Amino acid sequence: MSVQNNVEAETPRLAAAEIADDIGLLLAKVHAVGSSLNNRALAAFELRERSYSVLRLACSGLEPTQRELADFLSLDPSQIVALVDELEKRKLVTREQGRTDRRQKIVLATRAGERLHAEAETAVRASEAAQYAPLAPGELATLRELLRKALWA
Amino acid sequence: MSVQNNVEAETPRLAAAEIADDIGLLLAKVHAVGSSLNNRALAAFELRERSYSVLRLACSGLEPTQRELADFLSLDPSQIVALVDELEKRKLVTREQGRTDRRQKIVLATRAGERLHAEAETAVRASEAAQYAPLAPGELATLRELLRKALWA
DNA sequence: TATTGTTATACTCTATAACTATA
DNA sequence: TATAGTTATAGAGTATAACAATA
Repeated sequence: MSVQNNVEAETPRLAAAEIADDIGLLLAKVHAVGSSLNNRALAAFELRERSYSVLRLACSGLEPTQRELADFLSLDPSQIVALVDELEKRKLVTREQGRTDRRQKIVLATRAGERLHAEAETAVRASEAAQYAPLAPGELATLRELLRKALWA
Repeated sequence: MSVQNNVEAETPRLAAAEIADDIGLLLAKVHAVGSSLNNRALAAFELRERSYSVLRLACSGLEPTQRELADFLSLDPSQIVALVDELEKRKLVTREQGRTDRRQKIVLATRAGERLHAEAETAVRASEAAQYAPLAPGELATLRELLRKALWA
């Protein structure tokens, strides 16, 4: 049994604790609930949050190198290798040699990858809409803005 | 090598992608960076984020049962067993039988647990202050409020 | 019958180190 | 010397299932 699948509806008794103000804990909880919902939504496409993110960037037109993927996704380069390996094996992405630096490998989506991404994106958006239903559209935009600022201010 | 220890200072090229608006990704990144910083700050006390959270609630005066800890921390009850086992072995908490229900076990901090918690809390607060330095105090309060609302609205 | 805590297991994610090929 | 990608491995976190004691 797992607790993550249960989007806590009522305020639990422990929310009274000082710890409930703890930004790290709040973040951990929101992230835990969100990850679980996203992974459930993505299971139908045999993707997980991380492989979905890589596929998403491979579809972006920005032609990311593996190093850029690692930096942007806060993952270790060695983890990117495994994720790209899997997507490549499934013919969803290809590795292309860097234009100027032959050490680099650019990760590009195939047509099949783009198709799968489009479907998965729809599912993820629905899942997120459900999770953030308590927030008004403006509040959700503010949340996004604050998170972005904390990362790249 | 890990990327999580690096609090990204400059906006990376990929932040231009549509994915940078993705609330799930932003949350994952902020949480990843924060977890890493917190775990580093807690290493001196031989605690990690999760054992710290359990200790924190054991110190709260709310006399949480293991079930309540599991629900509140979004962890599986079996994970709480392992965390409490470890803290109990280190004499930082004790298990006490529930007052009305003999199945329940209440997790309480010992004096040593309270002392360690106080020290660890100071370290965690400093670590969080560094991570959220880009946000004004009012913005940090708004962030907390929005996260709380998403969870318990 | 249902719930609390427990044990067990498989899988995913995180953290490091070392190697290779290029720069 | 330093960097991009790769391989390998150990430890922490996640997801499930099943069981005993109690409700």
